[in-house]
Amino acid sequence: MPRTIDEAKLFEVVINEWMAHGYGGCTTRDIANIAGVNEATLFRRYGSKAGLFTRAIDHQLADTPLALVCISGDLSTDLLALAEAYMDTYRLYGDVVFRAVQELPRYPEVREAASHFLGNIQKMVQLVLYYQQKGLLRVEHPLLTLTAFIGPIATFLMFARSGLSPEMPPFDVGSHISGFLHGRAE
Amino acid sequence: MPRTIDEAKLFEVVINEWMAHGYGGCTTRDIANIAGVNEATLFRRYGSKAGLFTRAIDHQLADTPLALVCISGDLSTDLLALAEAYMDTYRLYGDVVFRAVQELPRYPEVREAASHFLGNIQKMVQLVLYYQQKGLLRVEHPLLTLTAFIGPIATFLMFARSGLSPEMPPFDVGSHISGFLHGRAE
DNA sequence: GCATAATGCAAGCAGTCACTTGCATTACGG
DNA sequence: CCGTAATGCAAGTGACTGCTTGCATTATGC
Repeated sequence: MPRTIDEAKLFEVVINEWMAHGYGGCTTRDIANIAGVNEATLFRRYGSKAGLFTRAIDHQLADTPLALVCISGDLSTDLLALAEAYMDTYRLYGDVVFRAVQELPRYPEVREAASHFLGNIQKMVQLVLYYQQKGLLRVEHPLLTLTAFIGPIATFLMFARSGLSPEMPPFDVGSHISGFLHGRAE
Repeated sequence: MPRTIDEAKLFEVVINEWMAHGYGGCTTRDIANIAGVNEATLFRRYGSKAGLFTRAIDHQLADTPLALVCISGDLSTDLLALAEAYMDTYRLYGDVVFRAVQELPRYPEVREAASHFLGNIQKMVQLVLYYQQKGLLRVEHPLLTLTAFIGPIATFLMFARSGLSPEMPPFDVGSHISGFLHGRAE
């Protein structure tokens, strides 16, 4: 019975259970058991399930690889970094972005933490705007450009994970970027 | 007390509640109340919640707009039809495809019906293969091409619905298709 | 018109959920 | 070494869940 619980492990378990079962589908009992913490302790420390999630999301996803994206000046370099950051985040936590976007309207209790985490999207929008102004990207609503770039990655990874299609190739980032920039017509 | 219940309305309610709260999050009580059917009737007719969902998904999503996609011979025409079919399905039911893909591994009980519905994806794969063989699309794993085309649409619509970004423009299908075919580089 | 079968209704059952409480136990700070 | 505060433990609460049951009611097929 340690004086302080292993919060790092706890938060990791929270995110994992969230990804595996969704907010409504995962239980504080399971989280407590897996993390090796007593369930009562969770409520004494964080007040509620929502409170626990707020802290976990904030602490665990604040410095996700997506947060490291910056503008180098070279479009291809930055697109590559952005794509790999998204894939790294996916490898670490699964489709956190989609889960958050999907469950945000339904659970206003975690809205604050999730929207803080999703503030990373603003950085990506800045990236798009920069290269639009530089004349290297088609000028349109930056979220159209951003979803055009992230959407295929997220969709493919989710599809691959669902197990619907038996054998799917690994996601080819280079091919995706060239398709994004120059199209898929032959 | 009608002799037979309004099954069309019932199935519609099932899909709506599914989209709104997820499989684990929606209750048979709510479904029964909203559909104006007694809850006991649901279990007498369909045996279980999973049985109800199986029938509802099968009946309601079998002839979704996505099922109507066919190969005309003209790439632009077919891409336009595919995109609008996806958007129509989204307008009707929300992100059924993503929900299904996401919840399939978690609820094996509804796997059968959902995978039947998702069989529509096979038709889209055929479409991609056809135009690859015709030399009009880059040759790669068809699911890479398909997610590259559907991913941005789905992602943008989900993003718009989440309410994260205050004002988002309507999705421009034509712009998306030209971006998909010829890229977004200027 | 009458038997039949599907439905409505109300109550309830067992399990699970988030959350609480009282008390013993532990580890750290002074 | 001792007080304090965080933790573990066990039990429990009320609400909700999927699902069942017994009985009255209704509409349809013959």
